[in-house]
Amino acid sequence: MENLKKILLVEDDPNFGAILKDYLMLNDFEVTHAKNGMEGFEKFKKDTFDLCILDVMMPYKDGYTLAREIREKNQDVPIVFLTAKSMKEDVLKGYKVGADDYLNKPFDSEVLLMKIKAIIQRKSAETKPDSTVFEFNIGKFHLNSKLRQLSFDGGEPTKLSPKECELLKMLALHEDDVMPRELALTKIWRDDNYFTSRSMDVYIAKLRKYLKPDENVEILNIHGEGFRLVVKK
Amino acid sequence: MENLKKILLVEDDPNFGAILKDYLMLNDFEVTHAKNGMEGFEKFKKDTFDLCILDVMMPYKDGYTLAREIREKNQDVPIVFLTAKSMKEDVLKGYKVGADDYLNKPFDSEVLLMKIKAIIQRKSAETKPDSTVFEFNIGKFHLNSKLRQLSFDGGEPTKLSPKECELLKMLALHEDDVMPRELALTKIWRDDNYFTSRSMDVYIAKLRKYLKPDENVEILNIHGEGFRLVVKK
DNA sequence: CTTTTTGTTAATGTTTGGTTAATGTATATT
DNA sequence: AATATACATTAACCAAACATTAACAAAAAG
Repeated sequence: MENLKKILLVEDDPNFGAILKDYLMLNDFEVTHAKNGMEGFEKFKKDTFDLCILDVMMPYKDGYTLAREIREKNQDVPIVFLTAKSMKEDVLKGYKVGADDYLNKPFDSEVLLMKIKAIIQRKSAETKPDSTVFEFNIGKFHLNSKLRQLSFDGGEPTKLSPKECELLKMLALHEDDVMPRELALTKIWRDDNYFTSRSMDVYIAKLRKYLKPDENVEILNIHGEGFRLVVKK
Repeated sequence: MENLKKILLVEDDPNFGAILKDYLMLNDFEVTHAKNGMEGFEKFKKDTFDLCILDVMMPYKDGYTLAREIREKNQDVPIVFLTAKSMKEDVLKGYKVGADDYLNKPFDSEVLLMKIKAIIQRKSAETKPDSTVFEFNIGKFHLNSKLRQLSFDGGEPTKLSPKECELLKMLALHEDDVMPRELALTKIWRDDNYFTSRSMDVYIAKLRKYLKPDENVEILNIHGEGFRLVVKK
């Protein structure tokens, strides 16, 4: 098992940081854990990472400041902020000493993992356009965007047209997140106007039809924003 | 220890000023103390601050006048006023000049610290649209402002319209503090007149309905000023 | 008690999205 | 050259989502 994706985790709470690190390592990531912003930046400069996870509220150097420094060095690394706690809790964090209250915060590790994977995949698809990712699992479906075919349960694959395929791929890259209308229009249709927009809606309808066989897979609309491909668990 | 947040404190009472300065420094802020409005403005021009704390009552140049001058130079620095009492006209006047918050003398030092941190973070969330905070815990609710959904106890999430979502987010950013009407109107509605104001009231009603399931969460009105999102503990 | 501000509900207006079918366009096929 | 095909766009119509406005009741302030 070589070539694991490297994650820089900057989290000042040692308990939560250690737990998160272990969890990520169990899921086949290589994790470097820094305990504060300063240390985080030092470690960032010494290595190359596929993703940075930064706690927002940290003493001396907060996540945002660190992020800005990282961006100066590198415009591409995906940066994820840990903001699962409400702001107030973040703020109060400085006063609290107890450790147990970090465990019951609503922080779904599965969701985090999924997001991490999606972000890394998306980034790698963006930055190397030719050696692009072209295989996706979407619920019970499997999409091969190179062969432009969508198979269900290993059954007869459906052939997809170029636009259908690109659109589904883009949705898959943003799985469980928003795929902004505008993004698809500018990237796939190369123009964003009333007609291309309507055209895209037609394609969304086609994709929904293809995806019908798995009732856990849905393309949801976020009014005025875009679409979300979600796979219910 | 680098990169501490810098605070400009303008306070004419030397005793109170010195105590406050020490307290803030003990809590990892870099504090510049000016003894009057004139000096305050000079120091402001010579450096970059993350927050300005201005006493309202000062000889020669009062806090409001100073604030206006500061705003001319810089539209973004958070400004907090220190008032002896919470007179309504004082408060209103301050918001018109672009205040971010009010602190009433005498005050609880913990509250002061919490507010300062909240304000700095709020500002940093506002000014960096890409690395924006978009998850909030509000009592038993969780708001994801990117997906525009509000979930309760992990149950079925409620979809929020863009305006509903922005408004709730703004309330959450000001949790336990006043969110001035004017702020929401200018930022979300982009216009402050009778009709937009009524429209906002309609949205407040909608949000209250959504938040009903948790009786500890309330949106309170502060007559003539704005709204407060409070979570009873 | 009068005026202003806010709470609430319903009606109206506007924009966006879902869907189906017709039309357009290029390429391959006979 | 005419026809079939695969694909993409445009049109048309309807439904849903969203926002504003109106109208009246209730609360707060002077």
